[in-house]
Amino acid sequence: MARVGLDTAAVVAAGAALADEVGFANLTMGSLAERVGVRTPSLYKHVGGQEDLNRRIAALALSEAADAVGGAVQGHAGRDALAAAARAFRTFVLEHPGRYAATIGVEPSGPDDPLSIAGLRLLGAFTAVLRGYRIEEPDADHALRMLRSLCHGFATLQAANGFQWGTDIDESFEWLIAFADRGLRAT
Amino acid sequence: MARVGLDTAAVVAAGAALADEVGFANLTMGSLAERVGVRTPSLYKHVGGQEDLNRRIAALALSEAADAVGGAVQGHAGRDALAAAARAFRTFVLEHPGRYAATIGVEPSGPDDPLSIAGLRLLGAFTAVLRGYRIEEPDADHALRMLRSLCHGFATLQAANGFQWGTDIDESFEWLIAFADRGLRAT
DNA sequence: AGCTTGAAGCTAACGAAATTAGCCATCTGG
DNA sequence: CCAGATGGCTAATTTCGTTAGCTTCAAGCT
Repeated sequence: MARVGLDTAAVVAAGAALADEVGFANLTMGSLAERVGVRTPSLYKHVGGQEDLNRRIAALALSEAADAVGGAVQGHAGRDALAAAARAFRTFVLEHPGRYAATIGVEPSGPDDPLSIAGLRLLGAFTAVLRGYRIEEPDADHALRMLRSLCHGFATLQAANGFQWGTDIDESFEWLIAFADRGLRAT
Repeated sequence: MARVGLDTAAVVAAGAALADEVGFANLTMGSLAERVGVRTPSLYKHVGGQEDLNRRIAALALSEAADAVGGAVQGHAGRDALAAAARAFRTFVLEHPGRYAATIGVEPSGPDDPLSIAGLRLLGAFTAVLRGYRIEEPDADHALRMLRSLCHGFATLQAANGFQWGTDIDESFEWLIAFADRGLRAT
């Protein structure tokens, strides 16, 4: 009964990695247990169950996304910041489709839920981008939601192969960044 | 063994309705069977299984969305058309969150898959909106993807309660429509 | 009318997955 | 060295999707 030395963070990290490999829908307690070298019921020592695991993976994903976007924005402003943030976000989603999928459809239970905190950090990173544009307060909220919708929509549609054949997708994304930049500068 | 007189369309329609009520993740073959007044295995006379059911619900949802958006655009052009299309799309997603969720993550098997056909009809409805703006060909594809990302992202984020705190969401959506309109006119 | 046939229902049974209960071994602190 | 907590295990339960194989109804043909 060799102790593996697991803890909650290790289980969640392995679950996120496995979700990226096999797809979030195919992440099962059994496959995760096998991955970490343990029998299925042992996972319940570290995680409350599948629902809890999903929430923790989602929180991890949002937190990592916030780091990626926040880091990319550092030292940039205006259009550069916007482009860096958008690219970092999309890259993150494309490289980690499984854990990002875990964030779709989870609702934070309250303001001190780690999920809420991670979500707010991600929003904060995008807010930093907007600071480079002159946007008065009533519009700032709307602009933030617009940015988030745009990035989330594009990334999830691409991750789901929602753009059929045809025109180059990277090119569309750069076009989209330019579009948003023009619009924000004109606001 | 009272014959219920089901057929494939009725099963799919009932599945879509049930998904809207209880959430796509909670749609089970058992609950659907109960809903239509039949034992679970009988569903397999009309539908290939859960995967097949999901694809059929997704195709239905895309087709209905295409009708809604296409109908809303009729007789409008330019900014009116854009606003009508965006509102119709969002209304559809908010009123039918379950069946719309079925469309996320399904991939058409080929060009004659009903899923592809319904998806193209929806794209066509948005293309009609863009026809009201002067957009040269290389940009039209990008603009279409931008529009789809924006609508999809906003609607799914709202359906998942992804917008925490604060400002009125309808107001944000109207702001977003105005933003897209300005940007498209300037393209 | 009676027979045939196919579609649409059913029960029974199986397999996969999540979860719970309860047991045992291993570390850690006194 | 022992005591308790911790982390692993096996066994059993439940729920769900799915398949197999039987039965009954409706419709068409002779």
